[in-house]
Amino acid sequence: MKIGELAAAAQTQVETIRYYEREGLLPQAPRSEGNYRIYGPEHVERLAFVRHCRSLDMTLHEIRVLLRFKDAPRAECGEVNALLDEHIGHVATRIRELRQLEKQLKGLREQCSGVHEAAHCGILNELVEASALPRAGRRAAPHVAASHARGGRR
Amino acid sequence: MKIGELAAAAQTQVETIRYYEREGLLPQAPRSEGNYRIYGPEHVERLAFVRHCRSLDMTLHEIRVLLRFKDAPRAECGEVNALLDEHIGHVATRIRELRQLEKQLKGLREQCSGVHEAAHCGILNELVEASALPRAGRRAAPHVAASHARGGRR
DNA sequence: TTGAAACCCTGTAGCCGCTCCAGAGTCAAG
DNA sequence: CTTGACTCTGGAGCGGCTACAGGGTTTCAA
Repeated sequence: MKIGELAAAAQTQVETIRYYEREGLLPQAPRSEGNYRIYGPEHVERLAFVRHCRSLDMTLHEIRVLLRFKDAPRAECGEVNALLDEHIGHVATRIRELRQLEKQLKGLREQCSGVHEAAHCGILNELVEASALPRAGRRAAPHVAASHARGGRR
Repeated sequence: MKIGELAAAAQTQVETIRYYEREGLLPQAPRSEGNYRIYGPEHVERLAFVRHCRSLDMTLHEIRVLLRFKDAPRAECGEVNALLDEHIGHVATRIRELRQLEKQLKGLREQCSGVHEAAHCGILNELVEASALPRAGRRAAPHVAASHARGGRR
């Protein structure tokens, strides 16, 4: 099967497959006479595995580790458990941070109702005031990302 | 004051300030004889405002809109309210998604306890199986980002 | 048989919000 | 006068793709 069929089979974009190959998540595919990549069912499985892990929000680095164990079935899987525990920790941390953020934003939103001159907008004024303060509770650098989409559209 | 002092005053990195200037969030600073950027207290305020908005996880685009209103105090602030409502929506959406994800990950984690051969690791096996399924409930592209840190360290 | 459409290839640039570096210039203190 | 701390510009890098441009290959129908 050619790259487009693989893409369809695993609900992925063609460019993403080539990117994964470059990144070493998929093996270098053998080529046809016309230099087209040729795939078999084992590639579908592997790609689906990667995409599923991505849908669980794992990084490519984490997925590489999992693939290493998948490829070496006699290794001990302790690292797999640890990886997952850490990942769960990241997600939990991010949820807590976002909940905190949501509270702050809702408080801010209450400062202004209706539409009037920006000079008297409670939201803008509050933002100005709050930024003047020598805030104690700065957030540390999160290992779990923020509120806006990464990358382009799908 | 020079750029390093401004950076200290607003708890920011020097490079970030130059980046904001390039991006139009800070005005082009006047220069000294030796071509150093020269700032006054108004720049500290503006930079602190930007940093505070960033700490509320707003995008630079959103912040640019807010600055536009800050600079035009006679404009109507309806757009400010709308912007904030949308941002709150993004955050709320992301929290829901991450909670869902957390549940899935915890379910996955329960598949394996203790350390044994990767071939019999419940986690790996579950991942393989789940990725074979023609999953119905794929997540749509989130407008609110995932679980890992963006950018570098601070 | 031809020729157009649909696919594939490589390579490069862009997204976000910075961060870090190289290589050069400027300035203050000792 | 030197040393070292600061500043400048320009460019590359992060992650995880996406989206081209500019070519080659294959497939299908007229």
